[in-house]
Amino acid sequence: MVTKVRTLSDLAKLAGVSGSTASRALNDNKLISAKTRERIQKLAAQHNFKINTAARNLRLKTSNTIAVVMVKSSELDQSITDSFLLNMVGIIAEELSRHGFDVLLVTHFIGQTTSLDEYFTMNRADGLIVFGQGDDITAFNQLFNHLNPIVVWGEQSPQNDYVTVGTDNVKGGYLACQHLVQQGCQNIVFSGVRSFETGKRFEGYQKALKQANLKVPLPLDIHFTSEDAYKVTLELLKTKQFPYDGVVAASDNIALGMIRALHEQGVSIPEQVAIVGYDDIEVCAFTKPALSSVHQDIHQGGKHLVNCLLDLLAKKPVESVQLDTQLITRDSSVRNPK
Amino acid sequence: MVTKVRTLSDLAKLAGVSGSTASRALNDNKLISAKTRERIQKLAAQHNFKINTAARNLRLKTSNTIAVVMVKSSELDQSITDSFLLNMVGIIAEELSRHGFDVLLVTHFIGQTTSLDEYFTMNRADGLIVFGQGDDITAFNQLFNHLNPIVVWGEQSPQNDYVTVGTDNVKGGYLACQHLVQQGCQNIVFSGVRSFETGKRFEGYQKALKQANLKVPLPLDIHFTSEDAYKVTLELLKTKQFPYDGVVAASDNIALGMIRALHEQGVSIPEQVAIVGYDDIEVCAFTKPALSSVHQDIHQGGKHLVNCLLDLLAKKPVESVQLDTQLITRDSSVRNPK
DNA sequence: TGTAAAAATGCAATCGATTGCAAGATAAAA
DNA sequence: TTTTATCTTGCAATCGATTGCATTTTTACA
Repeated sequence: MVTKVRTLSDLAKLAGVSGSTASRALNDNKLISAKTRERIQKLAAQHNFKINTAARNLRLKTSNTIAVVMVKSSELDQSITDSFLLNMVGIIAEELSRHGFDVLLVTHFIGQTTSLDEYFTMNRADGLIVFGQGDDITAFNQLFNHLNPIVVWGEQSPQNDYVTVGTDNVKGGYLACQHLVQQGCQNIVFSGVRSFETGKRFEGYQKALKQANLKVPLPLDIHFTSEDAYKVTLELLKTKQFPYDGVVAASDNIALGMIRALHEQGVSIPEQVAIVGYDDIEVCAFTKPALSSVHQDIHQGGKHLVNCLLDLLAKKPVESVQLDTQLITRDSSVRNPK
Repeated sequence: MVTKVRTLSDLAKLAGVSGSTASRALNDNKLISAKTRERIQKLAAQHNFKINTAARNLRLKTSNTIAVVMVKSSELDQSITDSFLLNMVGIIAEELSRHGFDVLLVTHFIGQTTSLDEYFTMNRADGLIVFGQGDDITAFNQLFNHLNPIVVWGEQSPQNDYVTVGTDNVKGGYLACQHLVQQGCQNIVFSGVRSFETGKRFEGYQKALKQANLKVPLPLDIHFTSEDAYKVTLELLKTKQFPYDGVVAASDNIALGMIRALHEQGVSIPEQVAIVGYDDIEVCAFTKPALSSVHQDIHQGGKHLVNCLLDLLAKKPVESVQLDTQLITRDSSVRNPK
């Protein structure tokens, strides 16, 4: 009702003190008498005063901001539309807000001129949470090693200095493939490009095949969209080059695209081809047939990403986290339900 | 290799000019001779100099940031995990980045103490893109009228001063319901809470029923998650209170949850109950049965949201946009495929 | 009451970039 | 060569908050 209190000196004037005192009072500095502190804080609340972030950040060389970065290795990389990642981003954003941080959403192309460390040098972010170790591991590694507070969603590796949070991809790939073997599949293909992370899934898949003395067919190069999976699969089917009776897909979206193509060509699932996806996105339970998938818990993942970053910011020692993973079997892969 | 050039005066010193000149040169100010301008710009590029955003924003009282706000009317409101919205957010974020804006991701609870206009008064954002007109229209309206550059995804209304981008929800609801009538449904229920936006869908649905001289049963109060839809539906089925042979769901997630419950209880779709969803999220084509849905184009929506906001920022006159909407029929609602 | 120690507050510089105004350099005209 | 007009450039204040140091006020003790 009275005058607008925009700046700290407005508030100070109103309280009849200097700017320094007002500043310290709001920051609960013990230099200021408890009485004054309380008085000023109350006044600030009454007048709905909010500190100016830009000024504060400039002075303190901080940002109070966490950048959530989606690294895209190419324009083709559809990570930003991947519902698994987006869901996790949503969870993280909410969690960070709760801790009082601003969340900056960034899409970054590998090879782009602006470098990510600019976020630190220019005090644009106090920390980074990164998605998409991407297809080009070396470029990525180079980007992050030795940098400030960074947590990466993905696969950990001794070559990396940065902290990672992720699931056990080798185990995931192994479980998926082993399950298909148990269902009697003889010719199981891995479907999806092998990035750093999905490469680990491929490893696990290979391990299971070798254990069963089955051959490892050449994997299918499919990008992370239903669309691409659909196209590639349809092409193979039409040219009679789809000899597989089992598929371990690198993501649920890939699995869904393939299922669609297989359906269209009259291939029955899981009888002729059994298929397992990866991520266990919410819709797996609703697809036709319901999609077996390797579960990655986004809530747990999001929480760990945030916690690790907060610990890094607090200079606490932080270890990379590898979450457990588990296979959820549904109709798309189970051939003989008891 | 040489010294790090962090600040403008570093750069100026290096170039042997004053800070003012360096600043003007980088901003391509004609006051500075073309020669000097070019020289300094080159120097800046060589040394990979980046302007300090906080300082610049402070001085210019700007932010170079767009806040993307997800308004939640309650803790129950799961908008942040809704794949339709998240997808659009992803698209918008990328588009805004392309235009050089930072994107701040904000979750805002209605009733929360901090007000959204703080983003403007504190120069934390130059503009807002808002999702979730929410269940409480009045609170929302109050929040935004007469405010600065804001674009809201949703339904436009004469009572609102802000610009909206959205689809024709009345038409969408109408199309969905009309289609079910044509399929021979006699007792069609609307499923989902009626917020401002979904209320319009409900309107369209009612219109179609009246046109067909069918009664309008009480709508089902279901929140926007598969989970809630599943629970509510299951409860109804178990207590024999599910007399409907058609469902117009307020979102695809609701539709999916209901389908799951119906399946579990042995109800055949679309024969016993035909169902239409809303949003046409990507997975509709892959569900069992494939889900008929009212399509909302997220790419188009995202693009319009961004364009409108940019126009507002440029002080151009901006009209609200109502995108066309269309029904995509799939197996969940089509009873007699020719 | 006087003095030393402790507590509370204010002054002024700082973070880094921008800009109105004044001053210096150059070119044009006389 | 001198004067005037036109370009270029620099000085210094500003945006709003924070903080080391100096100063004033209060309290404690003799």
